[in-house]
Amino acid sequence: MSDSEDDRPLKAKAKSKDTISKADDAAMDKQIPTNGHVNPGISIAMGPVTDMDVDKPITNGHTNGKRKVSLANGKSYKDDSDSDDDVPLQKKRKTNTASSDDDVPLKKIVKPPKVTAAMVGEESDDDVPIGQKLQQEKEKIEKKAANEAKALRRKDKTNDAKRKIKKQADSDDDDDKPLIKKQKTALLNKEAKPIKKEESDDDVPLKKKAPAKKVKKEVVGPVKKGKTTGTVKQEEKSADDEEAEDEEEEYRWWEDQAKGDGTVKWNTLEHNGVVFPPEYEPLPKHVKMLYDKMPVTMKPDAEEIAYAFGSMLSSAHNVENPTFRKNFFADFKDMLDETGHAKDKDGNTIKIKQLEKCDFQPIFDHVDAERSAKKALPAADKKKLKAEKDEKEAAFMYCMWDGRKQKVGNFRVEPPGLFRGRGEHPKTGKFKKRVTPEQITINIGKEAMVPKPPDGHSWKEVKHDKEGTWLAMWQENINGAYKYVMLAANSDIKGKSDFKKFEKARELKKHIDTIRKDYHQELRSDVMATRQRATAVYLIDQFALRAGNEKGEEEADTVGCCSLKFEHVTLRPPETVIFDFLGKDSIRFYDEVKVDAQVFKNLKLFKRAPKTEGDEIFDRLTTSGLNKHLSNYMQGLTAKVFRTYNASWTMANLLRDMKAEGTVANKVLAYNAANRKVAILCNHKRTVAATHGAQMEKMEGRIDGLRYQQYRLKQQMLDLETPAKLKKKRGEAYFALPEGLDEEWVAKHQEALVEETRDKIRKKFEKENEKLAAEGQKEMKGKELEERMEVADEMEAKFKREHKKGGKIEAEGKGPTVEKLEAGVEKLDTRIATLKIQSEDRESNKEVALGTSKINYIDPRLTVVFSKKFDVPIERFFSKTLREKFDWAIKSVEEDWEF
DNA sequence: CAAGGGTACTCGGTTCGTTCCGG
DNA sequence: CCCGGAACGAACCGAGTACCCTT
Repeated sequence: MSDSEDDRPLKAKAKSKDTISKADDAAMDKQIPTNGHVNPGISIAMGPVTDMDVDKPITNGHTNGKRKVSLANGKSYKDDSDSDDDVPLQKKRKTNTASSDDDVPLKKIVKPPKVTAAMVGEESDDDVPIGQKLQQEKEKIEKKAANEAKALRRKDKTNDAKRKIKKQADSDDDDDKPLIKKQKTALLNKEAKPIKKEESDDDVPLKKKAPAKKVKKEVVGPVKKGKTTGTVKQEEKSADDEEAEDEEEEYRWWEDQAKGDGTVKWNTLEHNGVVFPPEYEPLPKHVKMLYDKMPVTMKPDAEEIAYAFGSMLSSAHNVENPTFRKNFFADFKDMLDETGHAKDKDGNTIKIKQLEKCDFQPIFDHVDAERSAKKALPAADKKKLKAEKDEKEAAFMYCMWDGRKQKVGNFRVEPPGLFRGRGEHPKTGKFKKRVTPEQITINIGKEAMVPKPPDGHSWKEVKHDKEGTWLAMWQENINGAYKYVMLAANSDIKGKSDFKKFEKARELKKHIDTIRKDYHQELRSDVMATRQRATAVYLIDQFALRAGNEKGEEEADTVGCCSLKFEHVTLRPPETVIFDFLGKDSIRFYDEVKVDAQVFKNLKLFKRAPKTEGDEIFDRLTTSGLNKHLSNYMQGLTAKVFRTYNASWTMANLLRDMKAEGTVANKVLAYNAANRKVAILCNHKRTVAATHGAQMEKMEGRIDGLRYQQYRLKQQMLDLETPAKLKKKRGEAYFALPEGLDEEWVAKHQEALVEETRDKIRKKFEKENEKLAAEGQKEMKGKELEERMEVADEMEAKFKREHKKGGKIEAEGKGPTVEKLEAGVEKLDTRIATLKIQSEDRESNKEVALGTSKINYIDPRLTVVFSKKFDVPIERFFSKTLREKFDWAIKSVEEDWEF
């Protein structure tokens, strides 16, 4: 086991040793900071993690490392002791082998007992690691058979059976085994039919047949065009039908356990393809880019790139970015070279050599004018335009998936433009080219009519891949990334996979204790690879780090757990770790946390010289290796499942421990606070809005205004009863000017109040006049305004009077009493309190994005349960689209459901 | 495996358009 | 009742994860 550094690939400069000796370990005990630049001072209150803390809750912080979330749960699951038959084995192995691939043979031992008939209906995981081919085959067959049998037993037998036939008729038979074949033939003999035919009546899910009357079908979209609308059929549905919760029409797939665990995603699929962006319209003759102050003309293809740049001049952030400029200009010049150079007004060739000499302002002005014109359009016109667009696109919005109408998510092909990218992306500014039909692959049912490509064009390919959920696909020219047209979030298929995701996370609950126990043990392994792996799992579990795939040179320089580098982790003895790196989307991950002493030691070890900046901390670990290890515990367990699990688990605990008190608004606020904790755990950040500071000040101002009002009411009490008596009763402080306010502030505030009142009166006056004028009546005279202004004048006078009397405030209102004033003070108290909460809420939310965790990480059933238990309408938590997306959750759980 | 390309899917913040709300 | 801006929601499209297959 040689460990020479030179047999490593070039990019890895320094690597850890294969094994860790006692001496190595001991060396790590010496508490020397491995990194000089630690910013001391902030320490975090966080329970130390010990080996005993196996089901320790998530703890995490964010920015500034100031706050920490720490959740108590400490619940343990007894039921997993018998399900973790792989663990002891692992430990055994490790003790007598020093090789780093100690997990490979394991899998064989782990797998077999998994598949039982009982599980078939429940388990939804179908990804079996490689090297399991045979096993996989067998499992597949068994599952399939069981499913088949089950499906047949279902009440909607005919329908299901039919699908099966189609499925098998279409699929290449390579995994068909006797059992299935038997069924298949039987079915085929019974009622095989050409698919097209089925559309008459019997393709409709059985349930629908019951009413029998209105199973009519209709061509979607503008019939007259007749081009691309040929095949997509849909039911005729009246608008109110949509709302009328028609039990019979709905497909409750989440109750349909027999389906959804194969890899075949559909049996029939019909759709109309994609919508292309409008062709580029060359600029009007008088709008030209200037080169060296001279207007130049170029071919539309080149002009389109200039146009893209010119129309974003207002985005200084991009336009002034050197990389952006460089990339843009390179692509621009290339296109000029390709299409013929720019010409001046006399037709002379102008060679464009310097971006600095290009003046895009005329283009920008033109675009800007067009934008404003569009904005200024009368509402009616806008509506009309929108209606036209909607009609054109109607045919593309839906598809027929296994006979059910489903919404398509992104049916529009992405328009050309300048690529932005996130963070310091090396390719920012490059021109993202127009996608042609020739680049687009269509995925569609064999029997369905293939959408017609635009005239004179053809598709790259037409596939009938039932294992894919996409309808169309192309490759983008910047990163070579694949772009897919898939169904919308509220579709059955997306719902199913969402459901599967959360069920998988819930399953992790059963294994988490074992996993935690194991990694705590393996933190001490003398095999470097194992120890690194254990440490990584620890970080992923505790701090919700992402897996951290390797990335290429041509991508933004961001990392996750496995790709953390030397400089991203700073150690501050005794056991504080400071993470500071750019994660996904170049979002900064900054956190100071206390970790298990052994983890601290390990990180120190993994950072040991000769490693230095740029070297990977987990040099013996890849995401696939890590995931492979995890999948030993549970089928389909990967690093990202921990994020889902921890997020939902955190939310579950927060909601469970919540008290059902207060108003609906209070409950919503409390829910949002929990949501926020999860968002912070997942490091979901957003940039602070430019207006945030001003908004906060405004709110503070409003609060101060209310406090001043309170002060005035209290002063009025003194006007009603003997001050000395009152003061004795309430205390001097009760009547003092609120903290933070002083004479100067009061003077200003009063001035502002008066001014405000005047403003309001004036505005109202003017508006009324306008109205009168519009109606052809006589306008009011200036005198009327003056009269109205008296209110403000009086106010001003009152303030003056008070000032003269040394601040004494006379009681106002009809029949003022101390009691009435006091009631007023109390009312203000509540208003102030709510405002304060709002303000705090806003402040703590300024850089946290709640949406992502709500949409992707928090099991929606938790929210549904909360909504039911606390009697808050679900609308307060889920928007319309979210309610559609989480339809399955809303309809499937009762109050007692637990994550 | 390893390394690397290929593919398909989820996750993610920003932008843009609409609605809501206080004055 | 209207207006302006803030809040909200949907659209957009970029960036990850994960796993496959090949050499």
